[in-house]
Amino acid sequence: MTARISYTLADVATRAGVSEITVSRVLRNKASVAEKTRERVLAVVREMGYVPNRVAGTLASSGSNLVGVVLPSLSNIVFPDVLRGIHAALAPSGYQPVVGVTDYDQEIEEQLVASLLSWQPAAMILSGLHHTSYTVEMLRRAGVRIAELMDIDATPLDIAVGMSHHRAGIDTARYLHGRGYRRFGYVGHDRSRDLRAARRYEGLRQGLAEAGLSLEGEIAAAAPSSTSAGRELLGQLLAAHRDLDVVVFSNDDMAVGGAFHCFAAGIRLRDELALFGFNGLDIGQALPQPLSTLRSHRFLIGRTAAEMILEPRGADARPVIRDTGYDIIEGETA
Amino acid sequence: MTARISYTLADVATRAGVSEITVSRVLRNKASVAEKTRERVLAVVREMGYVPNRVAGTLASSGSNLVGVVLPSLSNIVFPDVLRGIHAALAPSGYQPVVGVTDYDQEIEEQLVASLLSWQPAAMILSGLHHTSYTVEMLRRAGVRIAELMDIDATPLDIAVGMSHHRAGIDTARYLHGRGYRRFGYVGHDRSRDLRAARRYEGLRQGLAEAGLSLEGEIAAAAPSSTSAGRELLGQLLAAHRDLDVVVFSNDDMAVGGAFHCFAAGIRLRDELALFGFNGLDIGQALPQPLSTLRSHRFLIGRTAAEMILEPRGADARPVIRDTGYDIIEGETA
DNA sequence: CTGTTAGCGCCTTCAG
DNA sequence: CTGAAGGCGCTAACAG
Repeated sequence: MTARISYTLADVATRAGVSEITVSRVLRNKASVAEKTRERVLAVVREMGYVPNRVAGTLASSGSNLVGVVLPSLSNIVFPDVLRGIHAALAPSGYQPVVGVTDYDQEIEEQLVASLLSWQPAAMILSGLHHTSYTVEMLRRAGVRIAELMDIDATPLDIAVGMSHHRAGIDTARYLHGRGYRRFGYVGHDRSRDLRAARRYEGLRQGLAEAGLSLEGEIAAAAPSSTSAGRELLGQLLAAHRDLDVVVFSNDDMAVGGAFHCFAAGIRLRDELALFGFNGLDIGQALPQPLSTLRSHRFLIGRTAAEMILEPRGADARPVIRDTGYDIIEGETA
Repeated sequence: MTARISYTLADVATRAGVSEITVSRVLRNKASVAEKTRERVLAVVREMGYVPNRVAGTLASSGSNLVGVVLPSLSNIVFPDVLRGIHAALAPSGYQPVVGVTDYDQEIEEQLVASLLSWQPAAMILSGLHHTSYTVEMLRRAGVRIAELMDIDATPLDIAVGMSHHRAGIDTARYLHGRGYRRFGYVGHDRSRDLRAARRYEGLRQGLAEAGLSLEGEIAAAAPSSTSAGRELLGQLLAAHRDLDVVVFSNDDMAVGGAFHCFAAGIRLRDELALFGFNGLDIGQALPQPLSTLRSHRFLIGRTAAEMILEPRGADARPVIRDTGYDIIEGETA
């Protein structure tokens, strides 16, 4: 490996017998350049393997093609799905995501936002609508488009793309009540960090209350959601509450674990115990009995957000909310 | 939202009554600055909400804190796991991953590498050991550390971190042969794109051949791996080959789908049909009967690679191979 | 301990 | 259609 030898515009210009700015124009398809000149320059560029230095370009033109992306986690497939959507929409326009992961910690988010903003990104994409006040301050100052994903239950700084988790909780209660279930249990994960799971939980309780019902048993791990946690917790919950007829899980990972518990314990899904999840993951739908759940549109959320931030902001500074909704998947477990 | 008002070092310097370079030194904990000066400067920085412009910093110092990361896919949990490992090792040192996704296409990889290199990254992380010649050319020229992940079956440009997929295939054959299985089936996914799956497949066949055996039945989808594909394909395979006693899957996603097929068809795992996967995903281990499989160390691969690229390259330009190995998980399905 | 000088590589502006 | 001059915001190198 040789030492870093990178050519500059000047090198290319010299070899092509033109000025730097002409090379620059050719590479950016700017202004008018004679066809002959353009061809000569391009030939030299290819021959030298010249790669423009975007750092310099960004400094000179004060505009980068980077988009800061701050996600809470990469541990289950949900946020990678969102990131795929973001990438799908950004790639064709030549934008690059710069990713940070907060582990659901707002202090880490604050540092990441500072760090990402220091790269003068063209836009920022975050998760959720709650941030430290300094984070909000920095984002406001940055003067770029900002998308806040997943959640639309509060007012965004600029753009919110996602669904109402509160309503999802209510609709879950209504749906299951409508199917005749009356004795509800709940299996959850760490709600203090996953605020959207908390909101669904509240919605669920509200929906049950409207029907004159309440949770007869509930259990939650302090840990993040996982299939194994769902499996164990359902076992514990059923040990304490034998008469439940349906259990709602904080998400599909947990619910699939619950289904595994039932397989192992010989509990017939739906006939003996109904299960309901959240997210609509492939794994739940591939179960012998497809999981009854609520499908969030994660890829769509990412793609829509990325499309929206690339559009210039209008003069009127009104926040925009884009509801990507959700679908109830009937499945065969509830 | 106000227009982009970003303060510069000069603004801070003026307000603090010092020169730019002093502010710069304070912010970078460089050289010696009087404690009093330092405090005053920091107070002003916080008060103004000043965020340094790293684009300018990078241009001036010709060294960024960005690390280019090129991954083939984000569709299953494998590469997000790798990315988590990368992030875990980079974050404490203040490095930021810039992510690109190739969808297993070397042409796209080439474009991404060019685009990422234009940001003068401190290092590059790619997947696999096969790239277009122009990609290799650009990487060589860049003069930064380069890690190639997942695979160690060929010589890397600089650093390879991963495992031998060929040996994994052989060991799978030996292990299952040792357990007494003789009638092998295989369920795979698109091998033309996923070269590592192809290498495991070849290893499996070689291992079987050494034992005087061969695959009695096999089936592969042209699609990427998924639980649903595994479920369907196993059904098809068994319809054509009723006498198999073990089926090896291209990975755990597929194998879990296979397990689901068995649940639904009333086939007793291991007693009637053994299943074997690859990756050691949580989902497989949470099955009522934990999946027998081979654990790859994805998080470790990412973390190790990120640690290694942060170390300066020695004078001797010898490629380094770090074998993160794999473990056989006995499980209860084979 | 602090400041001055000169760029980093490119793009904007203004002339030809 | 092409070029020259100047500066983006920061930091290395060298004074004091």
